[in-house]
Amino acid sequence: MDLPKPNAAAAALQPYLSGLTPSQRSVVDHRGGPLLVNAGPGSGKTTVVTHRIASLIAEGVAPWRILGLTFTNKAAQEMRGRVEALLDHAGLTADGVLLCTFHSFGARLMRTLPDDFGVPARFVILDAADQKSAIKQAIRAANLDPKSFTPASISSAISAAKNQLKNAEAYESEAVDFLTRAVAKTYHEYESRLKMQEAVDFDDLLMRPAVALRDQPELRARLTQRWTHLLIDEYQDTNFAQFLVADLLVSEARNVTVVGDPDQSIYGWRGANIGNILEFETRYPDAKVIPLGENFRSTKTIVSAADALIRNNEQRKPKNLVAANDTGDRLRIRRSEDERGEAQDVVDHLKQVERSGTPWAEMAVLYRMNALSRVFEEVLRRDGVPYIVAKGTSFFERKEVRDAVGYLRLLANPRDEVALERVVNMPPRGIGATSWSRVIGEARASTQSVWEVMQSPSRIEGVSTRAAKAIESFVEMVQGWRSSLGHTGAFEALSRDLSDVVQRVIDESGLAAHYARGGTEEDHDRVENLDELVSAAADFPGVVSELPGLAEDAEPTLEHDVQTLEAHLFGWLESISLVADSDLVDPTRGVLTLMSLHASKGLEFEEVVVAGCEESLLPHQRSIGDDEAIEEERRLLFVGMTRAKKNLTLTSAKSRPVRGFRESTIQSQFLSEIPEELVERWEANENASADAFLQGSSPSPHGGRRGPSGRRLASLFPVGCLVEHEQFGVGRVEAIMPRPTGTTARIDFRYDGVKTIILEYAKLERLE
DNA sequence: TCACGCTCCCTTTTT
DNA sequence: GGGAGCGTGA
Repeated sequence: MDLPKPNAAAAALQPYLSGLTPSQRSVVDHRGGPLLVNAGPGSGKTTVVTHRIASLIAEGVAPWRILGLTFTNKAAQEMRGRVEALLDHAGLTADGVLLCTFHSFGARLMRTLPDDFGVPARFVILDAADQKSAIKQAIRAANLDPKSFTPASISSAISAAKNQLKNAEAYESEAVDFLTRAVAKTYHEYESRLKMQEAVDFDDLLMRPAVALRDQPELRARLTQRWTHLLIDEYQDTNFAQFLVADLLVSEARNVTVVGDPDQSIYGWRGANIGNILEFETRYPDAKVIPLGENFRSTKTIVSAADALIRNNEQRKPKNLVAANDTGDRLRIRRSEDERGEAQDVVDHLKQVERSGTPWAEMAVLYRMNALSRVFEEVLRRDGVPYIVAKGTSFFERKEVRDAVGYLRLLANPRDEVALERVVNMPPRGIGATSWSRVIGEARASTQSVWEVMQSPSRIEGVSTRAAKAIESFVEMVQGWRSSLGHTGAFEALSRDLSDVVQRVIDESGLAAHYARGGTEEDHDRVENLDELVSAAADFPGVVSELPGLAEDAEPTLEHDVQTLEAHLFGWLESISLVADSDLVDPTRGVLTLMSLHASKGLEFEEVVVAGCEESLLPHQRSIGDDEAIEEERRLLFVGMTRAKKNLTLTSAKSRPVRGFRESTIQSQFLSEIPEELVERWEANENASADAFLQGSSPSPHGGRRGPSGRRLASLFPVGCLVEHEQFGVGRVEAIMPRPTGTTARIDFRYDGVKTIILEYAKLERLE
């Protein structure tokens, strides 16, 4: 079948392997049996994984037999790109290699074999907000006091149960006290709601595959034959369900490679089990273990500082971090007057760095809590610095976008009650709370779904003729949209059709008109966001949501770029619900990145600032007093510090508002764990403003220098016009998209191809 | 039925 | 500081 046969392709790969260190090389060359790669930060983890995959393929392993699992789409994409590039040099193709996130792997398995996994064929994935509202409904249905049972606490209890593969019945059988019994009751209600709505949550995407693989030998046999080589990234952050999926998938071929770093385990709070990586050798006694400790990313100073910090953790296997690079500059530890001063000092510093030649895309500001982005955003906007807040879902969390997506979900699956309830009277169309509760009541009393009940509204008791009419025309409208979903096409055409559908939904539902009527700045933004949603649909490249070749042990057909518009819509909705924060980091946009420390894992930047290094922020309040939690906080800072290639700044503010009141802060205990000879400290002087101290000038005036507005810019560069960019040369404007971060233009450059550029920042000139 | 305004409550990190 | 839920007036 897949007999390794040294051949010309393998030989062609040799030059690319010779650049590796002996340890890296041994990861690539290992054959047969489990392999654990203990990879410190910057040790070339992605390089060894991608070279290993390429090398397997060059040796004759069929690409479609290789499965690589990651935690973010970005990581998966990056790996795919690098594997393709490597194989290209050897005249081979990577087509068929499956590189995706754990969650999307689960979703695709279930999409392909819904019966085996016990889910409806057209299930939708609940996002965090939907899940919260489903939990709320369940709490109400379970007759619990919503004051003593918060959705957050119940939902994390259910999530923990699912991580342990306990369904509602199993959970209930173990529930002994008042609290766990209340959770059990809610769990039951929650599950029946999911079932009724043909929905699954994030945890189901991991739990169901694990359970099915465990309990169905026949299914397990099929899948273990399909994938003979498994590679897992960030293994330190896998939970029990993920461990089991991986463990069962490799139960036959046993070709599993896991890569991770226990010092970068930062998801314990959501069920990640650091024991998976620490006890890998116990689970697989024949495992080969290869440490990769040499750091090729950061300066010696940064590595020494991070090493000194992490040595304070007691629950840890000691290891030596060694830097291959130069010593570099000392870490800058800055203590500003308040949170505004901190943001201003950081921005002033970064502007200086930019002037001396580092592009914005190579800089990042990291923080423990997303709330910290606010003050940075204000200062950045005022100073005209291009930036992006890497919070994957933030665009899709806006009310108007959620409404529009609600309509789309409804048309993908009219049994999606969360979506239905959200949009049924948005914009207001005369189906108010009273009528709606009658509809719900009718559905609950019968065995019908809410959507079915809505088919004949006049039959519902207590619904006025007027409301019945409104319901009728609502149903008709949704049916009308649904009738256009049947046709098939190639991905490119489908994306065009999809954006037409989105446009139609926004127009015909009355959403666009509703906001256009408003006339305030906010309403205007909402209309722009709806426009952007249409562009996003058009930009969706399309995915094959079903995995080929699961049914039989044969080479799967891989040509699958034709499907129905409905499948395309499902694919898009799925991709929306599975975006990760770090997926938004895109160096080609040329902007500064703001993000949480958690989201920064796996990324790297020349210049990094970790802001808010204060007690009760980092470490966070909720971890103080809990030694294990403090160690996870320390690992979090370790992750942040090791993102930096050249320069690292750790900042804090002497005072910061907490719950509306300004409080004095204490510098993070972690800062005192960094050796003094590696740092250079500066503290704000009460008498001199930080700006004056750093710049020798007065602070820039508030609200000063603003360029032309986004709308004006858009009219200056109409679609189709020829423009010249100082770096990319001549190009033609393909699309103008208003975005929260600036007016974005897609431009097809004569020599550099299609680029996305923000008009506010790009020096663009119109030709002709 | 709907919009607006008031009050009260919470407050980490994410796929 | 902000969001959700509730009450009131149109």
